[in-house]
Amino acid sequence: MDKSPLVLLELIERLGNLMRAEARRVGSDEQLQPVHVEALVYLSKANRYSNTPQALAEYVGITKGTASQSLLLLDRRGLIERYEDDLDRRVVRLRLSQAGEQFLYDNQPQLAWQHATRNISPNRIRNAVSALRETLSTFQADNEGSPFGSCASCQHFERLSARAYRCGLMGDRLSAPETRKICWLYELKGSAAGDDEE
Amino acid sequence: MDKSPLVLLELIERLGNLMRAEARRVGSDEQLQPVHVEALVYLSKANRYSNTPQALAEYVGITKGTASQSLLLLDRRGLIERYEDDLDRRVVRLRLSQAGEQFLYDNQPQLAWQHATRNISPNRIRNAVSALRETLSTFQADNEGSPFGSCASCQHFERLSARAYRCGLMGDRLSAPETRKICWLYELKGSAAGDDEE
DNA sequence: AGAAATGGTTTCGACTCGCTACTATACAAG
DNA sequence: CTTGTATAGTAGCGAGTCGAAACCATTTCT
Repeated sequence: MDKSPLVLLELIERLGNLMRAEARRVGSDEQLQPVHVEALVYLSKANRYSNTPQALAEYVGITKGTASQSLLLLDRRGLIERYEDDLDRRVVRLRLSQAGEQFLYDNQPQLAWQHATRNISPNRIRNAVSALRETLSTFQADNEGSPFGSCASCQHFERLSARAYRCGLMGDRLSAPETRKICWLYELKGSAAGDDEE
Repeated sequence: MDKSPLVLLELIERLGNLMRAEARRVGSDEQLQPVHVEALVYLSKANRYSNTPQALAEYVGITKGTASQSLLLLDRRGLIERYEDDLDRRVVRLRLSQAGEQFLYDNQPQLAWQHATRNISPNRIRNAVSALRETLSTFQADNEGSPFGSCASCQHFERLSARAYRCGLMGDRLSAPETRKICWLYELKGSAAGDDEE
């Protein structure tokens, strides 16, 4: 019997712990909790559909109530800005403020980690990435977890021309950089559409 | 330029978040926080040198003050037992109680995850494991993080005979199963011993 | 228009977590 | 044997997390 899967999980857990500890360290100057740092990082990577409290909450795995609190704090600290959605006046949209961008730029939470992979060949990294990606998507399929992916492998993604893209679900044109951001509405290509209209 | 390292980190972070969320879910029946579950899991895997509040705190990345609190709670709930060390009466040793063992057995925090790797070939998993292991050890080397490994690759490990082992640092005989547990005193084979005696 | 759903905020209570004492034991030097 | 000094752990404080439930405001369904 092979114990590798267990070892893999242990490693991921351990690395995750250390990343969390790193986030704690990075945030301690500014009196920020790990979750706050994660939230800032998320906002820097979220596309236009996904910059809401709700999406953030799902991504980092907290309830919307807690998310609301954390966002309040980040707002007080001037690291994020909130603005109303034009179409739906219930939804609040979020973006990093100048200070928020600066904070991420100064601290580069991911730099130390990127550095830690320097001895590993690009090829091995790509292999690891694909294995982890598959693990993630299997787990999500099992648990109906919210997907959170980017356009590349999304069912709703449409390529209009050489460099014109479109989200079939929302109907918007998308810029090339935007297609690489994190999206909440992501649906893995190939999964059944199910019930649309009656 | 290759973005794979960043993607790898993102995946690890995401998986780590989900594991944490899973720990939260598992613990919610018993009113346990994720950290509590992690602590129980750690104790189930720690060897005889590593079942102390101190080691636990370092492993999960909290301070000893916080660890003390959490252990108090786990003790009140009857999930762990504390006992004195014979040699050094300052140190408190920890072990899972019957109820604690049962809790882990009932909930199997890792089962869902093990399941999530079912579609990945053992070979790819092993490759991913080795890449992550290397990332971890590079990161630890950079940051002087506490090591936490098992005997297999530890500097102090000695093989007396076919199935008799010994820890050179502590001088104890070790059983075969014990050599696979997590140890706090772990030192990667090959790193300089430095200053021992004068 | 009324009912149900949805996105966010608020409040509450138990707990985390870093920090700063503080206690008790161990160990080293005089 | 006493007097440090280091080490393992605990206790208390204050800000914040977090889930749960109640609550608004707005949208959507009928």
